Amino acid sequence: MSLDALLARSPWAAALTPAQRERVRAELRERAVPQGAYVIRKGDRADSWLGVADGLVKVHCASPSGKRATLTGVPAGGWLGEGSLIKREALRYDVVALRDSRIACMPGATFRWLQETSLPFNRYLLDQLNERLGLFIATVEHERLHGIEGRVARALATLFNPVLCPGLGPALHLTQEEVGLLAGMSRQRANAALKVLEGEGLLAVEHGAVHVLDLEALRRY
DNA sequence: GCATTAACCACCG
DNA sequence: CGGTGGTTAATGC
Repeated sequence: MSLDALLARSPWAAALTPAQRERVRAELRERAVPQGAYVIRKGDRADSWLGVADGLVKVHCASPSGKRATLTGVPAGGWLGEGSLIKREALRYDVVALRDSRIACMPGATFRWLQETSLPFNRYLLDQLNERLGLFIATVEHERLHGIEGRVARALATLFNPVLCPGLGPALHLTQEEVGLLAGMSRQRANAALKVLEGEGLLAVEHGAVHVLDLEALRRY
């Protein structure tokens, strides 16, 4: 989608004054990131807030030994990176494009200007951070208590989260390969897990797409 | 045992 | 035809 369309479906942008929105639009920059490439890398200085205009990205961190832990996935329409911007810290994670993606970059100065001038923007940030916190708590809980199916259920519930990615319908173009990458498992195992979840009526799988039928149940799986 | 990798083939667009 | 999905066999922790 275009940058205008991305802003149009972003609730924080709708809450700005026309003048604020105009400045934000003027200062947004666009980056094309090919599949497999890094959007940003762990250790980079955070200088922009990132919106996914097209594609799908994954946030993960890697240990020195090469082990990886997927933190979350963000589909087109979502925004990320506010945590590091607010803390003025280096990034603590990598962001990788799972498929060819286009990223909208809001300069850090613009982001801070919005923080200082817009109460609704701050409220939005609080909601987004709170939602992420809830998801990560659920992740730790599920990681310990449930099996592979729980990881897939949670990865999908995160993608389809209506607060983090509003305006996303119940269906999303998503291959089983990508589900595996998001949930941190092989395609074959993701495939088997999807079939279990489908059998329980929580979702429906199609060629290259997943339909979520019961988001609440996926969250609590 | 369970998951991953690799390899195949079938199917869909 | 290329991308995606379903399956299996070999391999590794």
